[in-house]
This record gives sequence, structure tokens and C-alpha cells, in this order.
Amino acid sequence: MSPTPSSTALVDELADRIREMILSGEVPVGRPLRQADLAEQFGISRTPVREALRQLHSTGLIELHPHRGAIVRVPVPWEVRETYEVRAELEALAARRAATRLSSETISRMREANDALYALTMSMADAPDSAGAAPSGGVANEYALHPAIHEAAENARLTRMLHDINLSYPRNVPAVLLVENVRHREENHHDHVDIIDALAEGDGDRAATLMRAHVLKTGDQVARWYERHSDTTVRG
Amino acid sequence: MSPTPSSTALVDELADRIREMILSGEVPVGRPLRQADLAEQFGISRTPVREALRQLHSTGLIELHPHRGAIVRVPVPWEVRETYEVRAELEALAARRAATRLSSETISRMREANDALYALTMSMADAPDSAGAAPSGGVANEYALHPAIHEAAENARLTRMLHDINLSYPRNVPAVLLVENVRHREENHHDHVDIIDALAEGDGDRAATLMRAHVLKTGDQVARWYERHSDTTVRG
DNA sequence: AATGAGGAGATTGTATCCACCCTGCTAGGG
DNA sequence: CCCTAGCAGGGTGGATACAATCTCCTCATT
Repeated sequence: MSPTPSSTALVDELADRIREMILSGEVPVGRPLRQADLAEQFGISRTPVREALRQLHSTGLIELHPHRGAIVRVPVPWEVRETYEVRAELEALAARRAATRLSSETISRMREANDALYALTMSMADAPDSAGAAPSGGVANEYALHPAIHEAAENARLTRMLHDINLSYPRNVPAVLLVENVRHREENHHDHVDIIDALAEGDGDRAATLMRAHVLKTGDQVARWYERHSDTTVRG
Repeated sequence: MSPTPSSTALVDELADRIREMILSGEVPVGRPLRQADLAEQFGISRTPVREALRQLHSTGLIELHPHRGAIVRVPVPWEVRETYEVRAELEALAARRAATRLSSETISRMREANDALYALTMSMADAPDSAGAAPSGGVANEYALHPAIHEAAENARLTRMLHDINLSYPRNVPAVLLVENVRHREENHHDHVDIIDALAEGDGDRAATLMRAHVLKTGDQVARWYERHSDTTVRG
């Protein structure tokens, strides 16, 4: 969330910390975020906390009610669909641009990361204990393919907007989808393979089309997940 | 810039005011924005000013240097191209969605607004005095077609992202392009007519393709304008 | 004359303080 | 018994005060 030049470290880092608490599910959805509590928790005053919360509000992660405080925003399913529809177009653009810019080494690394992700989700499914609380660090690799494409697209604005979208909703939802559902896991891997193939051939149009369909499909799955778990905490 | 629930009125309104000062060119590019000055100017304390500036920073309109203050960000031409490339995809998506949702009355009103804009730019070109300092209020109608499509697209996230993009750069640049250049004026009007025709026929794919090309062309013109006026103030 | 150290002024970043707003409880009246 | 007005408490929004940092000017030294 730092467009070009880094602003002050403290409030941005603070916003990152709070955002991480929300995205990881450490702070349940709907829980009010008390400025005084956060200030005490981080050993600072309320002023930076206020600014950090406002920053999170601008990205749509929390709601700010006039004199009542801030609460973690609970995304309704149709919002998820809207977001993924936009994300699909942006990811498609990124894929189209990346197709003519990716080096063969990078593509090889993308294949490896994709296979590694597949193996990881399989192993996590085998251990049903950890299936629910997917460690965000490990499954953050799920996005390893996408960031590689974003970077290769060489469009800072595009990268930033996709980054912002990724920080809009708790990120453990797509992760649990991969772990808990065999079909999703297979389809995700297969989609990625197809996309990488198109990128390897330098076929931007096909990569874009595949990517758009892939993201829309994922969005549909995430939205369905939210529909199933509606009015429920999103702790995984 | 208010995602869903309105936060406090003051800072948001303040951010709008400052943003308007920047977008309208009232504050020259590169001029530092002093918190104390703004606070005194609006008769308030520095605290809300800080938060408003941070809000503007998150949209990329200003730069925040750690202990040195905020300055209006000068967009470099390649940034403009990047932004318009993203905007083209989003506008294309909006057009595709709008094609199946627009009522015939709305389309009629869009035609009228488009013709009115054409007449307005012609009259402004006839009066060379006001050509340079195009009143933003009048030429804000240039966007009348686009917001109508955004609204008809019925995707809040998409609308918000397009809105944010529109607030990223001084808006008088596309305006002067329309006023000062006959070919741009003609092409713009013609593009709009074609897009409206496609929308009237409910042809989403064609509307999207036309819109994408239209936005990319406009972006190219704007980027060229910036290239010509590089290291110059953007006052028109 | 050029360069670097040092200090004064200005400006931002953070902390603290006060006033207003909102909410929930309680008491009084219908 | 129910409904409404009033009051107390918690919490945020804004103002003010203080500390830290940066810039620029000045002056001494090479």
C-alpha cells in the first residue's frame, strides 16, 4: 500500500501489522477494533493507530462508523463475485503482457512452484488436523504463480491494483478451498499448468483467456464458500 | 474514496477539498503541501489534515516524504500509459456488462450528453481565451458517458476502482486535449458514438473492444501531451 | 576559494488532553 | 406492564503540546 515513495515507517508498518492480524484471521470478523487496545498492544499512542485504521478503511478492509469505532468488514458473497470479476480482467491483462516478457528460466521456476504447491496441498490434506487452520505462510505460495506474472507484466499500476485486491479479503479462504476439496485442488493445478504452457509459447491471448476463466472459476468457488458459511466467522 | 460505509465526514470532505485543489491545478505540481498552512486555511487543526493527506497518498496523488512534507506527484508519461492500459481493461469490462443492462432511455440520454459535449468543446475552441484554462465543471461532462456506463455495469468494486483512477491525475489534461485539438475532438466524439451504438444493440463484446481501443487511444494522447510538456507545470 | 562541521529555524511525527457523540441502563409516568 | 426521558460510562474526533528530524545558512579550516 505504498504507491511510490515510502511514507513514514511507523504508521505503514502498523497498518501492515493490523492488516496481517485481520487477513490471518487472528482478529475475527465483526470484532470491533478499539484504538486504545491497539495502541496499548503496540506500545504507542492512539494517533498513529487512528491513521493506520483510516488507511485500512481506504482499502475496504474495515468499516469505520462515525463515533462507534472500527470493525472488520465481513464480505458478502456478491461482493466477492464483483471483486473476482474485476480481478479476472486484471490478471488476464497481466498474463497477456507477461507472455511476451517471461524468460524461460522464470517459466521453469513457475512450473516448479506450481508442482510444489500441488504437493503441499496434497500433503496437508493427508494430515486432516492442519487442514482447517492452513498456515498462511505455507499456502502463501499458492500465489507464487500469480505474483510472478504480475512482476513480469511490468506495469506498476497493474501490480499495485492486484496487490490491493489480494489484501481486501482474508486470504485463508482460497487456501482452505485448495486443501479441503480434491476437485478444486486438481482443477487449480491443471489451470495453472495450462496457463504456464500458454505463457511458455508466448501466446498472450490464450494465456489471458485461460487466466480470466481460471480467476472467475476460483471466484465462484470462493463466493460459494462464503455463501455456505454465511453469518459465520471466517476463521477457517 | 468511501468504500462502503461513510467514515467521519470531516476528514473525507477535507480530502475531497484538497484533492480538488490538486486536480483542478490550483496547487501547482511539485509544490509542497504544508500541514500547518492547510490547517489554517481550513480553520482546523493539523490532525485531520494529516489524515486527509495520508488518504490522498494512498491513492497515489501526492508523495509523502518522511520528515520533509507532502508534494503533489508529477506523473511521468510511462505511468500515464500504464494507468490507461489498466483503465482500458476496466472500462471494457464495464462496457461489456453495461451492454445488457442499459435501458433505451439511458442510452438516449447518453447520446444527448455526448452531442452536448461535442458542441461545448467546439464553442470553447471558438473562444480561444478560455481554451487554456478549461473550467473543470463544464468539461467534467466529458466523463458523463463513462460514469453512465460504470453505473450501468452494476459492479461496485469496478466503479470504485475506475473512480480512483480518475482521481489519480489532474483531470484538466484530457480536457485541454479535447479543446485544443480538432482531430482529438472529432475522434473522441466518433468513438463515443460507435460505443453507444454497440451498447444500443446490446453487443457487449463489440462495446468492450471499442471501449478498450478508445481508452488506449486517449491514454496515448494524454501520455504524448505529458511528453511534450515534460518538466512543466500542469496548469493547462 | 572550496569544503565540511555546527547550529538555528522550520516542519513533521507522536503523545496527551478535552469535548462531543453514541449506547445502555435506570427511573418515572401512562 | 410497557414506553420514554434522563443520566452515566465508554469511545472516538479534534486540538494542543512536545520531541525528533531535516534543511539551510554560517563560519571556520584547509
